[in-house]
Amino acid sequence: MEVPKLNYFLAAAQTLNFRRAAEMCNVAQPVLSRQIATLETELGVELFSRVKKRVRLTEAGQEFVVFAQQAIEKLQQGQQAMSELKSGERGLVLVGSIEGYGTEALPRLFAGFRKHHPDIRLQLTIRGTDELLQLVEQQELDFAVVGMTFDQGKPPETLVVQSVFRDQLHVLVHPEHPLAQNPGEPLRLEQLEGEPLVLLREGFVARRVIERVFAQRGMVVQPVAEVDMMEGVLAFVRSGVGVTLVPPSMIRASQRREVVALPIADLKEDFVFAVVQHRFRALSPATNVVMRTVLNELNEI
Amino acid sequence: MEVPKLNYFLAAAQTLNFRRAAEMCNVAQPVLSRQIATLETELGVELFSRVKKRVRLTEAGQEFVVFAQQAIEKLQQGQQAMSELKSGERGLVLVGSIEGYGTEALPRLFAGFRKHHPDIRLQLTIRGTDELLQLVEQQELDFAVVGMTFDQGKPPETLVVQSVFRDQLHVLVHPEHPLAQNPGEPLRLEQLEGEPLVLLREGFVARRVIERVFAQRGMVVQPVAEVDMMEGVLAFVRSGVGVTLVPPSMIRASQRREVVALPIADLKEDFVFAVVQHRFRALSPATNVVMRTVLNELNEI
DNA sequence: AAAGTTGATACCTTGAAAGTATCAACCACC
DNA sequence: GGTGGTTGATACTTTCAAGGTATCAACTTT
Repeated sequence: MEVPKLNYFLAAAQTLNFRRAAEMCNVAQPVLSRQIATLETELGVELFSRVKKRVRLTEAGQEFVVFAQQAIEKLQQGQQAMSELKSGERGLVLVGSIEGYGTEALPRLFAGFRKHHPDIRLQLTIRGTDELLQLVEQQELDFAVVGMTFDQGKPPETLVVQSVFRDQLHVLVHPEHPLAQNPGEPLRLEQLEGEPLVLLREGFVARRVIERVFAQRGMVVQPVAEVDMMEGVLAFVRSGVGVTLVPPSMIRASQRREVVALPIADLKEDFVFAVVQHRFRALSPATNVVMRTVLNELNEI
Repeated sequence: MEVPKLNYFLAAAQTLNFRRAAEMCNVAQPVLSRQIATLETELGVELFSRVKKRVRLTEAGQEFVVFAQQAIEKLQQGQQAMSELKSGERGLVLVGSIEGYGTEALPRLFAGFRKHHPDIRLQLTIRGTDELLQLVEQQELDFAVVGMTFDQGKPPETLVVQSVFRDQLHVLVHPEHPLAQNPGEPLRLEQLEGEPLVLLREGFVARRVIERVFAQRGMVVQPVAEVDMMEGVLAFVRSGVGVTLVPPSMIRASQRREVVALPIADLKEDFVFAVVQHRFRALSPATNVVMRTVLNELNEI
């Protein structure tokens, strides 16, 4: 029960002429005769009635045509599916991301991306950086967008950092906040002394960056509110509870009008993104397409 | 894209262990490794990720499992179907029959037959003997039950008469007909002299038999009514228009009460059935089953 | 560190599939 | 009623891929 045999049989069933069927299959005629004969032996049934060199399908032959066609069709569909996966026009991509990027920039990016790649599906996992690194290492993710501080130790050998991007930390304040009255004019970090702070909780990379920036200036971080979702932090700022520090790329467009982002004049330290992947994981073509798009977009920040 | 390769792949996909998969397929392990590798080459896609000797299905592999399974399932269904046809438990049988037998005895027979062979289908063609012989010769029928007279020429070389059965012609009369008043007592053919006759039309074998029987006795056949269906002839008899001659096996059970069948004492000549088939046509197992049943039943007449 | 896995590779053997040459039967056409 | 021309089947040879054995390198477990 080999696939070529089935094709020979189908060709013969279609033409009812072994010679033409043979050249249709690009083989010599005796090949067809013999292969069909062995197929008949395997099935224990005559597929053709050859009376006086006149070939006709038997009842068994008529029935078997259907099964053979369906089987071969399934295989062709399989090949087609593989070819789509191979070309990268279709596929499932497992992406991880920290919150800001994953909840704002990435969905926007993907919306445009779908127009050119309608059959690429995305499975997005939004976690903290540490957990993302674990997931990439366990190969549960194809790649992840994580936050990084340069002081943290080298990543494990199995991980490879694809590329690194920086985004300036900005101060976010309520539109009627005194600091918002000179919009566009950079402020110095010391001006935040005494301002009520709303920050992400300990454990987030963004928080670590802020802690470090403050520590370098001998300032103490004592937030009046801590949340474990960017969305929650912004809600506090919108309500006028306090101010926060954040890379603006992580803010939703509509929120840009509800809060004011002020650049910081004396800030050398950046918030750092990185795209990480597993060193030994073979990335699918679809994954490559997505990753390249993500890298391109990050470069434009 | 050979079927064995697909089976190797499925075994490996199931066990995720090439060694166990190999022994499941009764081949050496290197065979599996290589065959799966070539399958991957053919598809242009990695089906398994072999990281640190740990085998896992890739996305492509997961997708292809489905297609491979369905393809193989279709082939197995095909084999199953062929095996049913081969064993004779299923199949379509093309039977021809002359009217009486085909409209009465054969349906009755088939009703009982279906209990033991529920998957054998019957395609019944009811025609006159001459047309049936043609159809069998053209191999449009697997076999046919025909009427025969011994005087007609030998059948063509391509036809073979399976078996021959005789049935006594009886006289059929209305229950209140004078001849019906001595039921069971055989009458002589001469008593029909002057009786109005209702017969099948010229061209039917039954008619030929009757013509000959009458001619041998110097009697003239001058029917008051001629029909080309047995059913019509009987209707005339039921209405008291006249009498007819017929083999009783051809009468429907309910009609046995509406008309009276009288044996004929001095009748040497019989009505003769024959089962004919094509000499070179390979009969399907299902056909054999049906034909054997028909022959058995005819023997019991 | 040692023993036992695992999948991959190298090399050889074998068998089935493909090719060539030819045949016998059939059909159609003078 | 021969006579090409066609059909599918058969005999024989060639070839190539599937299968087997031996072995390896990498990893896991004890």
